[in-house]
Amino acid sequence: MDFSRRVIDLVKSVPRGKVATYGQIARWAGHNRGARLVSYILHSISEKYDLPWHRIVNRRGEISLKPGYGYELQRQLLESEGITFDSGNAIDLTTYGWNIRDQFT
DNA sequence: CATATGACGATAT
DNA sequence: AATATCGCCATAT
Repeated sequence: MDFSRRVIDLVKSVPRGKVATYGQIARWAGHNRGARLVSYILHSISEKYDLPWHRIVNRRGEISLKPGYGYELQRQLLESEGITFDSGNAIDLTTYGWNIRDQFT
């Protein structure tokens, strides 16, 4: 569907060293509350489309995956891009959060 | 076709 | 503030 394609497109457009949230992606893709769809799409197709799925975190800037089920991998990938985690294992979205407008400015 | 599910998020309690 | 519940809607079964 279009939504899926848009999500894929948006995820691919997240610049290295930045992160986006499920909710943001969903909104940008046309669904105000389709965050769950984004998550579903990512875990189901990220491998096929070679998406930078690790740049997608929840609204607090935390990794939603459970330790042992991808958490460590995602964290490692993010850190390898220069993203740092605070004491609460969260990313400072004020610093690393990606604004869609960045692609227009 | 009906029901379940989900890397979430916003509201209600 | 912390927890529980509902909404959202494309896929899976």
